[in-house]
Amino acid sequence: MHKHSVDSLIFGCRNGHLEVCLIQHADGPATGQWGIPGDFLYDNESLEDAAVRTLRTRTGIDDIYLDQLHTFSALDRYPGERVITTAYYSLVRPQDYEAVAGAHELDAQWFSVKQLPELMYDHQSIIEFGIQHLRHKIRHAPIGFNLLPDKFTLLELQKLYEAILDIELNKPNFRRKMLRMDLLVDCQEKQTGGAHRAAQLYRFDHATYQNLQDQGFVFEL
Amino acid sequence: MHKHSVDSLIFGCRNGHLEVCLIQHADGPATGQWGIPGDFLYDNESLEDAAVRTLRTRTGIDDIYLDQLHTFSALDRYPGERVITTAYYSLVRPQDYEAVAGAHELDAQWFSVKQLPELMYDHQSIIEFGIQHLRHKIRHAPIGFNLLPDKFTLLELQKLYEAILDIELNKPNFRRKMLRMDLLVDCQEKQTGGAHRAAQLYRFDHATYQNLQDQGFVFEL
DNA sequence: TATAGTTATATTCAATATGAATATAACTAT
DNA sequence: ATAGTTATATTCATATTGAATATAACTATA
Repeated sequence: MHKHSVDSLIFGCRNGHLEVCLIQHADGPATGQWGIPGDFLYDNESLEDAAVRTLRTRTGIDDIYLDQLHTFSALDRYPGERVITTAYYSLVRPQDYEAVAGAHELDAQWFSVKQLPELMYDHQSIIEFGIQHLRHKIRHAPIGFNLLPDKFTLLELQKLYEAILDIELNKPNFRRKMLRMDLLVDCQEKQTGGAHRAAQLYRFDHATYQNLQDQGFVFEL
Repeated sequence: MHKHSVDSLIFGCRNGHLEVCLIQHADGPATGQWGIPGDFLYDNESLEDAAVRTLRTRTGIDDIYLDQLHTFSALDRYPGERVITTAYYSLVRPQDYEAVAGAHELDAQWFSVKQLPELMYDHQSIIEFGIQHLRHKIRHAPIGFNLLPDKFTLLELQKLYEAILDIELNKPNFRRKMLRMDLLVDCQEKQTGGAHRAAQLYRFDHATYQNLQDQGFVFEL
């Protein structure tokens, strides 16, 4: 027999770096070790519900949409017993979701994916899997906007894509392409506090995107 | 506690129609009903291994590459007990893989996805999930070539895409796009037995694709 | 053997998109 | 008022795309 767990990869983006929220365990076989927030599945809940519940109890992060990533089932991925895990992922603004350790954690923190601590079990490879999937997904669905405030500049959007895709984009061409999609609404406001020319603020038009999607439009970047 | 099973969606393409291989159960709670080939996970195998094993025993289909699709965990998707299932999928040529019922099936057959029999459990929605995923995947990875013989015509390739995407493509433009990718090798042979002009035969160059992929090329259609 | 019909295949045209480069606008600091 | 920097727009050459047109090559028939 085996047990089933869920693990939730919560990605964020800050200062041009892709980050992931991790917890340091206070008990169990991985006491003291860092890992992806998650826990065992209850008998009376779906994997989706379990992902939501365990994320809240482990990190305090709540009320976000989790997408299923992959189910990992190596026989020896957990010491002493068989545990299969289904990983989920989401993108959030780290500024909106302070990582707070739950009752069974020593700590909860955001880490740059380029500076991860040593991780328990197969969590390193789960994170790598998630990063590859995210890089693909962000070019085919407008999930990147979840990482931005309601009003953002095109430079913020570009840096987001550069952080996740780990590439450098050409600013004028990126702007032209994004604006040409007609998914962004001009807020008629300018960014403030900048040292140079104030940038225009935009917001993502979910309704327009939904309408276009219903008509066969496919987001591609 | 719960049990875990695997279900394998084997898609094929014939006569311009997307097909899926199904089995008719001979025992268990679904006796007489059609469903996706699969079975319960053993304690000493991974989900991947289980998918391969159960596909072979249920349908005789062997030696194919299975990609993980999604894990379904609704509480009541199985009568009387909790069963979580991880679905896999693959694309094969139906002509190469005669569906043969195993020892625990009444029958095994290829069905057009547009003419499915009544299916057990949540297999209808699993298939629909798989179709949507396939439609996305086939445009971003050259998996469609698995459905073609080693040597094929561009019209065969086009009809494949039309069958899966359920759209109509423009032949001259499709040809130009496919040839421009430089992933097809001219076999220097013509199709035979046709009633009109014989079409050129091509084959997919896996090595070239691998090399291009290593250099950052992304297949997109 | 010549021809008609059909399909495979190529090419053309106008419109659109892309990558790189250049240009202009507008902000702050001095 | 001006310099410096960044945001933003525009230009240019090239590539791609969608639709349409054209040509090639095959079989069947007379």
